[in-house]
Amino acid sequence: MDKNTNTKVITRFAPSPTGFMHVGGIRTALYAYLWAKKNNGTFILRIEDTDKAREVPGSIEHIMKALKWMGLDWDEGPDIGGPNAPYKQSERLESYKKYAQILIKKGLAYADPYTEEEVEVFRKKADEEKRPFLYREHRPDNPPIWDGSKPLRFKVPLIKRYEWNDLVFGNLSAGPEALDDFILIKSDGYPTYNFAHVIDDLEMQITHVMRGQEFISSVPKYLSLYDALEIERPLFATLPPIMGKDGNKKLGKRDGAKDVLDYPKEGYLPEAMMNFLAFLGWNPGGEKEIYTKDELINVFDISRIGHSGAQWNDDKLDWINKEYIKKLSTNELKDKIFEWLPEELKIEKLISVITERISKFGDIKTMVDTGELDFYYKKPNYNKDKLTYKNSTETALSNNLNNAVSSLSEIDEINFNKETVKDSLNKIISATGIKSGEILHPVRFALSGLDKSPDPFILSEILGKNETIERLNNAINFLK
RNA sequence: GGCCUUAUCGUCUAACGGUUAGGACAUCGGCUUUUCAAGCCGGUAAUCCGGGUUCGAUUCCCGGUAGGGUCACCA
Repeated sequence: MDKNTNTKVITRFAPSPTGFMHVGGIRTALYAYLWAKKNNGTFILRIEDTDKAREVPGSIEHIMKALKWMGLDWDEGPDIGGPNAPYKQSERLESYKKYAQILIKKGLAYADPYTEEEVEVFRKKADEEKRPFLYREHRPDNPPIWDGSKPLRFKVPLIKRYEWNDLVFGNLSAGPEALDDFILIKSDGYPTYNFAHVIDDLEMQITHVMRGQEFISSVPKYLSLYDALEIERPLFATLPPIMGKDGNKKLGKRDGAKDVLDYPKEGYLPEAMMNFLAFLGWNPGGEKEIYTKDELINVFDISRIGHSGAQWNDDKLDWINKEYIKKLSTNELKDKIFEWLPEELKIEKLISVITERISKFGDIKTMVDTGELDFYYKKPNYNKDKLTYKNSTETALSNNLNNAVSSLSEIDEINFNKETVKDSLNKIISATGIKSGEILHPVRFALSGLDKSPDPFILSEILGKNETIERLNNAINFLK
């Protein structure tokens, strides 16, 4: 029985605290968040900390930090509580015991009498025979009473083919091979994911379960558990995987899936990341690609989530990030850029030059490291070949620079900017009939000392009248 | 190996039986009267293969092929 869709939408993101938060995980969170917000529903953060052996200290804080960075605020969660607290599975053990007892009473759960080694032997044998391993083929006839020292297993009541509807993939089905007597409660007293999430989703009244494709083959197990417990199940929305950038393997930590919190370190904007991630496996149709958070919430639709894996694409992320940088106000831009600059380069005039050259703020570090911005406070070293435009003669070179000096000297200091410098230099070009490069190149090099730099007009404006003229004279003297 | 699932330019995708198969990123070329960057304009580039259904298939069905997932006291 599917959940009635008239009820309030409640979604959840349920990570396990076993390490950092990678980009694939946060996309799942994003979709669950968008769907909840679109429907004026509730987005819950639940921590699935039932595997004490693999738990990594600090993960919970790290996960919460990553979600907050991207602006995915939860309405209920371990830190803020809520009507169905607690939100950590390790604190919900009583619930699992309660439902375990119900199953035991119904004769649908039993203690596993085998040791782990014995089960391993069964598994190996199945492997050798190239058959899938099914515990239920070894189901004991007279299992001992469950005292908690052994795992508690679910006794699948009905071995059959299951068919169900998925909001993304449509009608799905799986044969009886997918059903098995899986473990409900481990010998350490903690429930498995397979059991715990079903109970929690029930108690937290989750309406839509959104999770990765890797869970699809386990769905029949959950279905048989819902049946055994005679409880209503939520709607399922299965998400296609995100694939690694070069291979076609599912993006995992090993294949370069990065920690979400690496992105702020590289100077990406959270809105850009959200936009990028939203479009990896989903799109609203149409040709608009830049969507704010509110716009995403407005247009997001589960039915438009794609079916096939999408490859991670750094280029596209960079492009989207640049689009968001362009949308920043002057003050925001200044603050952001200054964060990445050393004291001596925190100059407002450099902002426009920097902005058009970066796709993420971390690129500024590269600019600083390679000396691209040093021209601002360091006198350039001259080099005759580089100062010379193509085959122009030394005399012509000196003349052009002298002309530039005298023409630029006539501009009032207050009016000395890229426009007036441009006019001034253009006048020389039209008066003397030289090629524009014959004067623009030497002036640019005299000011920057760089092979690649902004144009001479903006350079002049940044340096100011006095410094501009001084550098031009230095170049002239260098040639003597 | 069993089971599940997917398949449009290099990449992300649009087209819910009829389009010159559209857009974006990347790439290439041009313009922006010097370089680089940015910007603008333009080009190259795709329906995995084979059957069927249909007047007509990217679209529906079947079979291949290829990719992905899964077969834990992990989630």
